[in-house]
Amino acid sequence: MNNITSFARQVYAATKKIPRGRVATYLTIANYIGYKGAARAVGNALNKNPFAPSVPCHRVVKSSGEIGGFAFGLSEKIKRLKGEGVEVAKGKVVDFKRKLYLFK
DNA sequence: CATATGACACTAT
DNA sequence: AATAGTGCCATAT
Repeated sequence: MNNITSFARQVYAATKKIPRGRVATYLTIANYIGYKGAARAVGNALNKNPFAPSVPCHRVVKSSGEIGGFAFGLSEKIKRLKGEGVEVAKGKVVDFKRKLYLFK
């Protein structure tokens, strides 16, 4: 029902901070919110994503630059990214390191 | 409390 | 570069 863990709440908060046209990784988000190394757990939280439209979860990718996953289908995620100016080729973000957004 | 799960990451091969 | 194995972490049951 309506139980959102503190962890998940922080994940959504951090995800909302990702600027349009930029991306962040599961690991950097985990580190930023204080759960160092919890990349996998971040993915799980986003998968549940109770705030689907309000949280730009499509801007979260793998540390390697690969797209990762998406609850509504990978093609949809890529479509959204491209729509923001983030090019994707062969399942990876183009100029990944340059598009990567580091939290401050 | 123990086991299983997954939108991950890293190292070795 | 591509694959496989191992480690990690918060949840769900």
